[in-house]
Amino acid sequence: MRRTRFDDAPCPIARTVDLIGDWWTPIVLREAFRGRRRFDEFQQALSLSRSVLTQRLARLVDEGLLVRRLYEERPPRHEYVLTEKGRAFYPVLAAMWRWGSDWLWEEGSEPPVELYDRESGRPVRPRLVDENTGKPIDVREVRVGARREA
Amino acid sequence: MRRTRFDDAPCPIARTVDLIGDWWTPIVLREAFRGRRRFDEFQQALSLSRSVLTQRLARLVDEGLLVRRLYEERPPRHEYVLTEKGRAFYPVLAAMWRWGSDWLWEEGSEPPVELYDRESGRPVRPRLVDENTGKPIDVREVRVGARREA
DNA sequence: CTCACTGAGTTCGATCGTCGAACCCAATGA
DNA sequence: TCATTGGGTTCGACGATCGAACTCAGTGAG
Repeated sequence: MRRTRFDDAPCPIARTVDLIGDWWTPIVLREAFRGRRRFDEFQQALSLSRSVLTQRLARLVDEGLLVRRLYEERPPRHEYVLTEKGRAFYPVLAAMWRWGSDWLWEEGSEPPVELYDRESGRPVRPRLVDENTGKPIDVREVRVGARREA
Repeated sequence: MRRTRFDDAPCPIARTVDLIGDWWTPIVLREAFRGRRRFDEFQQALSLSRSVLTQRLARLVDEGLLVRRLYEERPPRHEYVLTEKGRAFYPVLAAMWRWGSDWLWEEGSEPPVELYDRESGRPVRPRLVDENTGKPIDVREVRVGARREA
């Protein structure tokens, strides 16, 4: 049986999951944010099979998160660079980073990978707030719905 | 070949992806945040196969995002309820929601599912900021590293 | 007492996705 | 001429996902 698709679901979460809901795609994106661009850079950094990497990059290019760009004529060499849409995805990874580092580490085994402000060098702790009010988003204070009811 | 596991990777993103990096787990969590608790509630809402739902719920219970609780003695009935760890996952879904609604919708076809503040009824737009400074997180201003270098 | 029904799963076989290894090809450099 | 490198594609084995069918305990109707 084929995988159930969510790409036309009415829910933005479902559509997003359809796109990145596998084990490699988010990691490939993470590497893109780290500045990797070339096929072999990705492949060596992640040690995933070439066929899977090819598929993931193609999907990301297809969906407009990456562009495949010729950066050398002879011999022809390509690189995969984040688009605006791709860069906009960063908060999702940052939210995962935050949750993972808060909840998936045993005491005493600090996560070796952290985020720092490039300028100040100080650690950055991503947190989700409401853009309008600036207040942190608490599950119990948010309602999901098709439209405002009252 | 077995799927490559990331659950002991040094990167919080990788570990998080190992846990929720499939198509159903994030959607099951979304439904949990919507207040679903019983097996059949999930199954009917998502129309996924029972076997997959069983596996997903078991994994989420295993990892401590949900608890399986007896809420009725005779006949014995169970429900799956979010734990603190599970509730803490909300920002990841909210970030996906935001990105999906910003980037995966054509003009003119508004996402029918939105987020509202329970009290004010006003729409909520999740945004990621640095907890320390309150500044929005921009990719180019954040560096990933094992430890601070200077 | 029997039958149908419900909640909560497990089992089954088919199909799809993932994996590493091997192969391919063009351009370059020794 | 031959090996190497970048950037893939092809292949076959195996693991994951699917819907459908089955299970089992309790319950309520007749």
